[in-house]
Amino acid sequence: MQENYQPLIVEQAVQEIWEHDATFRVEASSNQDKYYCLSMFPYPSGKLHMGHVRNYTIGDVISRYQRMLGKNVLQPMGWDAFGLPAENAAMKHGVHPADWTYENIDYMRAQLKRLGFGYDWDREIATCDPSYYRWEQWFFLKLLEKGLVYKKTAPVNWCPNDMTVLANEQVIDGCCWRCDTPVERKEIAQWFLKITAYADELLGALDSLEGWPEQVKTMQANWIGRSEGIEMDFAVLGQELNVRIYTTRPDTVMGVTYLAIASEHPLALLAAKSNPDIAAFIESCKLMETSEAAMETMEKKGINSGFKVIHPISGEQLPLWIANFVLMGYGTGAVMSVPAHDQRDYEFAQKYGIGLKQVVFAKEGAADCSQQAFTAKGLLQNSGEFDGLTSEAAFVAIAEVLEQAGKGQRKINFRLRDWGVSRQRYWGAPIPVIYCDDCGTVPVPEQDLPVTLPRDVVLDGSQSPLVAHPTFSHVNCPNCNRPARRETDTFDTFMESSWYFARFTSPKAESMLGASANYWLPVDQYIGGIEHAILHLLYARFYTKLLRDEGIFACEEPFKKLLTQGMVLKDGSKMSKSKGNTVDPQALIEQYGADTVRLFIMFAAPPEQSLEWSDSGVEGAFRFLKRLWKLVYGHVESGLVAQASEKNDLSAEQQQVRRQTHLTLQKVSDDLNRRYTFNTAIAANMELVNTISKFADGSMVGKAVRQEALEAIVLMLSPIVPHICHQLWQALGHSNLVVTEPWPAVDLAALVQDTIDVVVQVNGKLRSKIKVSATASKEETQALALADEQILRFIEGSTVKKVIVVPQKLVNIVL
RNA sequence: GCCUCGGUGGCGAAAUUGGUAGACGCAAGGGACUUAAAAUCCCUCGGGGGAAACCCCGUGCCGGUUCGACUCCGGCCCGAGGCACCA
Repeated sequence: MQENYQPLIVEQAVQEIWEHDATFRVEASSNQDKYYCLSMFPYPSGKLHMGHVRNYTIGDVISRYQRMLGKNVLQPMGWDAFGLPAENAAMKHGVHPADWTYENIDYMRAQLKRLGFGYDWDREIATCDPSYYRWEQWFFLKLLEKGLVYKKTAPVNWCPNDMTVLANEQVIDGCCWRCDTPVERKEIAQWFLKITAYADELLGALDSLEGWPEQVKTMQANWIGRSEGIEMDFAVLGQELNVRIYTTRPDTVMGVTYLAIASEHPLALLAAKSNPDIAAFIESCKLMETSEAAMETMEKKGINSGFKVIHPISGEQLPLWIANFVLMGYGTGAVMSVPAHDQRDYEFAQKYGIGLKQVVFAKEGAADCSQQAFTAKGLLQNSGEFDGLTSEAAFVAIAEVLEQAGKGQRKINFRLRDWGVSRQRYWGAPIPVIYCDDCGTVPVPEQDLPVTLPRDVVLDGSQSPLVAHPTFSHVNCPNCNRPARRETDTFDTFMESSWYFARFTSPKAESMLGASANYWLPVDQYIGGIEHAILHLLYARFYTKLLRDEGIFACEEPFKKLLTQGMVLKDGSKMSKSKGNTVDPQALIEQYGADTVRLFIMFAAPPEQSLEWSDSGVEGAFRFLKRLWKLVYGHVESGLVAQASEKNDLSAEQQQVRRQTHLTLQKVSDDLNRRYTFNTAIAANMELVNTISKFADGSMVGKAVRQEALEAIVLMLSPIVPHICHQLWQALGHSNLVVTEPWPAVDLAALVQDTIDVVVQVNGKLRSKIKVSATASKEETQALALADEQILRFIEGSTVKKVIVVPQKLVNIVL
């Protein structure tokens, strides 16, 4: 054994053994419990950042720990390889997106190997590979056949100067990021997946996800947003038209003072024909971002359309306004407005001098509407036949009146919208349909799949490269063989990440999934950033239901347990290139080795919390590994001994050390198994290392006790710092690889104590500590506490009103 | 604007079911070793008072429940993540 810890030499040697032995290659095996541990695969953006290192270290620690528990562990890795940055790099540096992507993959793969993650590299997939996305295209056509896919118009951000569609990220303060031209909203035809058909199931099944954080389930539930309300029609005066609206507050319907419609609503367009002011207003509404955040925070504007609508119950005539905050694509493109009971309506009405009518009043106390809307439920007044009803009773009564009159009906709505999967971009999976003037939309025949991306494209930031390509879109109709046009849009990259977890079970199958999918799935532990809490995780759940219903596998939910890891911060904010506060993992690995980086990142914070980067903290992690190395070195140099076989006749100190060894084992097992608090698991090992450093007993029994402790430490730390532990395990006299060792067992006999420290409080404040026998009764403990010298000083001259005794733990004396 | 989460020493954090606030580590200060430096080792380390024993205060802010609150409840302030075309 070397006297000094030389991480680079150690790590290279160990990684060569893993590579040579194919230590992490796995196959389905019916006689062993499986454990599928998956970390979210990276977008190959160039090189690994600290967020990746954190994510993959957590996954690797869990995988290695489960392996020690005897599981058949699958831990795969791959590449979410389609995306916008590849096209940006192509425009900026003149490299082809494919070349850029594959070069990044090669570099990042080498980094992952250098960090010592135990992946089965035989299962590696890149989503930009036609052998991957052909099954996505195939599955899309199955959904088309089933009617779960359809086409409709939807808004995109349009730069009129570059003649191109912009992602939300490419819109800065309402302008194009490249040319600063104000962005317009443009409606174009796009493909949608009917996720709303599964809204009920996606919501209900959240309850079955016991291994998911409550926070994520709540976010998903709110995102799906089930609501009960009423859909109703307002007739338009003088027109053969109705305006349909949906409301969750039908109890306020008698307080409606106007209706608001989207600027693209047919009635708005009709009004614009005869009124140039309205036409100008509609035109101005196009200068708007599509994001909900932008919409909710922008200034609310409107214009009176001039049309009147008729209230379905009162018959009253109400004005119809056109408003910029109502969107055609969401719901019916029209809303009823109740300024007295909705804050946004209140503010809009104030601004444009529209009146309000209060119809709901508080059951007790004031319900004033003069300063702001009264949004709570209550009792109805000014509501004719509904006066005196509670909001809840009025809901039912008003629904019945509307249903009987044929003017409305109860309806359950979801906030969730169908998933738009069309992108007007190059670097994505082509959507496999063909448009024929005679036959309409025709699916690409199965034998023609995959529709591959052509390589020879021009990326200059103006229009879609696939549209500009000389031959890609020109095909003959598979039906009638006449000239037709191929779809030039590609899929949203969330399509690829929605099923990759399943493809890892059979990455080379000549079908979408192979037979082993049902052995490995569901994923037992999924780990990734909290930023994916809604979209990616919801789409993956949706895809799982689709695959199940298509009979492709028998799996209800993709991820049994979910761990949402926090972000890596530097100086209190997220590490990012734009902020210039990134730390390159590569430099640290070269300086300290992979184990130090892994140790620091697991020690600095619990996995779900954000992690503050600290260079000196890394130094501290390195110091600890050096100390541990030296401790084992010193022990080994003094001559190897076997673990203590004789556990009786230990000195008090020897007993103490053994007790701490097994207490640590007990705590660390719980931390890794149940709590996932790797930071406290490491801290407990540090404490044990500190104890052993001070334990100077050179007797044979003393050395045996030390051997036991050191072996426990090496085994406990081996999932976290596997390279150094491999080496130390050999040094401690073992010929087996540490990676094949089982997790050590706790010796409960070592934990037994004769006396226990009990805390004594007076009025809830700590005043003394007493030692009591481990078998002491409540009464004996109380008597000892009341007789304690320290305590007597505090209770002298007062009456003890009450004594609370928590056996083996605490006594509280109340004066 | 809406949904969700978080706030504890100089810093990262710990306190697991309501029961000793600050384990473990970093930084800082002091000391040992050394010609010197680095490395290593030892000591101190929330604030205030006290010679000391020890006492008082202290977990974003205000209030409540309890024998006892970082932990539970109500209200507020600040920060972070998401908001459907970044991934």
